Amino acid sequence: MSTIRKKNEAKILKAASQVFASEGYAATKTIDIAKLAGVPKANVYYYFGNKETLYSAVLETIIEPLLSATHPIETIDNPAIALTEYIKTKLIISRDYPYASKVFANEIMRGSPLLSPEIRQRLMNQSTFLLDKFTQWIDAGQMDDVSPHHLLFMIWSSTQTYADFSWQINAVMGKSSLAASDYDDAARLISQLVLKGCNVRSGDDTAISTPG
Amino acid sequence: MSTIRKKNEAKILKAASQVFASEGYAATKTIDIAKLAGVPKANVYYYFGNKETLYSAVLETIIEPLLSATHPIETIDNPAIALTEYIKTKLIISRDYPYASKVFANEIMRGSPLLSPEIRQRLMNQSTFLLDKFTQWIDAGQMDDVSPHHLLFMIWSSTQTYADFSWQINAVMGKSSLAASDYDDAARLISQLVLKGCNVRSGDDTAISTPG
DNA sequence: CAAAAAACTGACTCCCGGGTCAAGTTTTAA
DNA sequence: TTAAAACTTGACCCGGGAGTCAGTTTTTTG
Repeated sequence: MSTIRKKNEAKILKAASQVFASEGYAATKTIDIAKLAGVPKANVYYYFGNKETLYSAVLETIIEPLLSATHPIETIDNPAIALTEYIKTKLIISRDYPYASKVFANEIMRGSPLLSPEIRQRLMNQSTFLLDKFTQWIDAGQMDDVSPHHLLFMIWSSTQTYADFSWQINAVMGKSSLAASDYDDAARLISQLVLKGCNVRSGDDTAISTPG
Repeated sequence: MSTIRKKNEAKILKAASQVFASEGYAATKTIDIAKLAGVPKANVYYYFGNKETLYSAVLETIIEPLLSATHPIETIDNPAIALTEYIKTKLIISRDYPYASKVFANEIMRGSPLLSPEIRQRLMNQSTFLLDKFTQWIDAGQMDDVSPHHLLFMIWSSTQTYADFSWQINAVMGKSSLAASDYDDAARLISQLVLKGCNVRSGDDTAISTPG
């Protein structure tokens, strides 16, 4: 692939992620992507063929970070640390890929009509893996007997929300954008809720019973 | 307002909420709303004037439930009960108004370009009220010193997700739709995380310190 | 019962946006 | 050096969907 192509594809892809994120797939006009990228509309078609292919390309960019987010859960034995790191990682994705994150969320909301079956399958495998892990921890007495499914949904939603609802979050926070420390605060709060809420034991601690 | 008008508006509004929820505003064709409602397209325009007005009407339907969701927080002194009831109420909205909830979420994600300033303001006031209440509880030593903002985002996102990401949730749960008991499970999990996670004292309990 | 008001509807217009194309220019390879 | 391959671009086409309208039927009202 020529460097010219590489450079232009990157430029268009970046613009596309922003426009798709702010307008949604259907409301996005390819001319607007072209303008933002600083190229004529015909170039967008020269490089990506059509709107749907370009959209899929934007979706692809978030898949790899998303799939590797489970790394802490796969490699760290201590459930408290594993969960904390997983939550951190998910928040970093929301922070560092705000546009693609939002595009991806929108795609999932619509029932992922344009997501390839392979990626769909890999994401399903990932969620199965997470549920299994949670179940193991529960069975091993390393955390309370909570619903693994709902715990997973809580972690996903409360981390994803910082990308999806950034407008609302900025408004409520009274800022035009969040600082790194805000993401730290979020990570701390969510981890605390999960760890204390499920009474997750750090490593080889004995069980801690909460009064009440 | 004639009963004919009332009946037809309701029919069209219901169909509209479903189509807007599944397709998004831009991708929605008024002809599809008309077909689903069982009326000719011209009737949709006869009753609602244009697509945007119809969309706003759908949005309006969720505002009243949304604004009254804070009722438990306003009327119940005990923070543990108030929070539990608030979470329950938010989940019931996701369950009972799945389409309008989704439409509303989408609107917020886009920066609420079509939401009236009055409603915007009322929602902002509501979030200020919630933040103040959380702060009061913290200051009164009724819960740990957590970030009220992030706690609020966690409650909003983890309850809203059951409407917004119903496709994904159904897929991960391995069901075609959730049962009432699933919403109960969700409510239990989320409440537990919030109450234990923030060490919320029920009523006149003395403070409970968590070991570690 | 008359006539006015409300409701209904098929057929139409018009514009916008996705996608194409042909005629260029620039870059690469031999 | 040259010709083929890659890239660029303005102008165009075409379908689809928002919105209109005029003529009709149904309902209401006095």
